[in-house]
Amino acid sequence: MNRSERLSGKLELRAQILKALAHPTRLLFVEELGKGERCVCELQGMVDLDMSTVSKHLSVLKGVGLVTDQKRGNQVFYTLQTPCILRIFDCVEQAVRANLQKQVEIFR
Amino acid sequence: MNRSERLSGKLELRAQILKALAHPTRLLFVEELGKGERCVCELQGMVDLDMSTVSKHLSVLKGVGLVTDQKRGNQVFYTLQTPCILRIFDCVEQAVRANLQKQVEIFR
DNA sequence: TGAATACTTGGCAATATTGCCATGTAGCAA
DNA sequence: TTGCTACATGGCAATATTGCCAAGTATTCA
Repeated sequence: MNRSERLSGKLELRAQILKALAHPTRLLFVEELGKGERCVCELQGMVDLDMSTVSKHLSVLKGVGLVTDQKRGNQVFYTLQTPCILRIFDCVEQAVRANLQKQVEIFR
Repeated sequence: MNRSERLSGKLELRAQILKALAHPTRLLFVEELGKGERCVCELQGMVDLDMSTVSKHLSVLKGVGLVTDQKRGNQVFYTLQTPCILRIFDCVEQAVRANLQKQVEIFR
């Protein structure tokens, strides 16, 4: 049983989900989608990025099943599929604060 | 206010934490450290990686404050600083299952 | 001392990620 | 039809990540 075999499965899948979340722009989109479905143009309006880049970020989230898309007219609306993801941020915030506290201690 | 300014701060910090977690090996280590402190050699015994690679993965976790290290004798013990991180996995698992369900539907 | 163990760090190559531009597709409106 | 809007995709360059090897430090033990 080699490394890739041992790491395949549960941990690989978890890492994929976390990697999909691990970008500021995608975190912003997930947070916004937590308030309700949004079209790509609405999400693009929140950032200073090319439409193609926004589209690719959304395809990353869609690729791991965190969001789904639905075309209505000539717009595409994205919906958050696992809203519990938003609760992750509570602990992440705690980690962030612990991190900042550590920095303070280092430079004291 | 450009993109980097708007994205700096909260979202950048959150993304850093999630990025530190977004690797199968580091997820394995975090899960193991959830059971208690472990020395580097114990963690290395769980994977098929060079000691230097294991050390670098741990330094990534340490860099964002998720773990701390303590030297005792000639061993270094790592401790999980934010055990609530383990609860993240509940929702990630839910996302994984939703993801797999989606795959099943696609290939049906 | 000297050697062995436990770990870290620097450097490098292979690979993955990110963002832009150019281009393509689908729906709507004239 | 033609043109316009809203997105998606391919390709590419810049950058980041990953893992190995080699070399370094610190501690223990003989």
